Amino acid sequence: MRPGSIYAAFQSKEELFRATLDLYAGRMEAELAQMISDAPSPLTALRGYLLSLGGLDCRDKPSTACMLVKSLLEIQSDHPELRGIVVDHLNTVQRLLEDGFSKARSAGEIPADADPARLARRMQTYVFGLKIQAQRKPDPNDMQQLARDLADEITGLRRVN
Amino acid sequence: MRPGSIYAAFQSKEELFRATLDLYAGRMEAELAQMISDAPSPLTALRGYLLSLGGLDCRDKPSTACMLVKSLLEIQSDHPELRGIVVDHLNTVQRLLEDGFSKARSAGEIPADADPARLARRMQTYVFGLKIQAQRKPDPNDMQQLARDLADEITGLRRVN
DNA sequence: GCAATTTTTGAGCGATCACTCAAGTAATAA
DNA sequence: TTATTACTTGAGTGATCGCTCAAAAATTGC
Repeated sequence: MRPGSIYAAFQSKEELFRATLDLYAGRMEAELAQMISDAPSPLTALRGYLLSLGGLDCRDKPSTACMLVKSLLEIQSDHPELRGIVVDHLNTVQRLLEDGFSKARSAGEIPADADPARLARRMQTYVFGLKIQAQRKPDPNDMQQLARDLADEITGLRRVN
Repeated sequence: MRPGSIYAAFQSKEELFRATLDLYAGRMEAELAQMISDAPSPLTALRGYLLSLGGLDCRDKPSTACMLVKSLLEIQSDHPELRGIVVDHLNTVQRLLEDGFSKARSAGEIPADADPARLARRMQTYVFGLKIQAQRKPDPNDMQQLARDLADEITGLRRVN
């Protein structure tokens, strides 16, 4: 495909980027939402999401670090509309995680006084960290152990009955 | 300063980048090393490092996200020598954290069967996550709470006497 | 089949890129 | 001061950038 075709479909390179961003992020959000809604145990679903990130890189396809993270770091502050789109998507993901924790609390999996928003921020921080670590192409075993360690932090919230 | 002067001092843009990377990362490493060696309690020093990241962004200077993280994400795999430099620096930081945990273990602050390398990987993942979160320009209070939550995970390793 | 429409193409536009260099300016040494 | 050395400059290089467009090719409707 040559430039002409692309510019026939998208007004500009930036518009193409926007479309790609929405497509990519939308898929991710849908996948995460389903993962949480499908699971009988929300807490286990959240744990599973972290564990799945542990198997990310392992020498696979080049540079599929979360496009949102890459975009956030790359976009300079002098481009507020693009930045806004990225931040919106990050907020959406955070809200999905928050929903997961809320469900876990409703189900009595975590203490009644737990703060879902706060836990979601922490969990998303783990996700960011894991995605960066994956870019480093570390030993797959170390990566999985790391993901398990972080997942255990989440599971460790489980209320002892 | 115009291009000519810069190219008189550095062979290429890439060489300038290398020099900047080494300078930046070297400072960071020195600072972290001192933080750990100076502290009476290694575990408290590590905790302090995380807490300091919680006060990072807060609307300050533009885009000082860890240059190492940005570089890692930006450098394509078809540039292995530059990638190698970045990864080396990340490994150095990891080793410094590992030293901190080793000292903490020697001092009896954490259990004797704790794995410093493993803890260092986890801690560095927290650091990565926090730096990404800072780029998002979140509410300063949320950011500090998050850093405290993560720091508490580290402090939580403290052996109960 | 043919005509109307849509899509792809390759040449090429101006702007910016990394970079160079002869000439100019400043700093230092004598 | 003057001579030597060091640094800075601005014009300009070719290559690549984002992007356009008329013409060719492929697809569609009839």
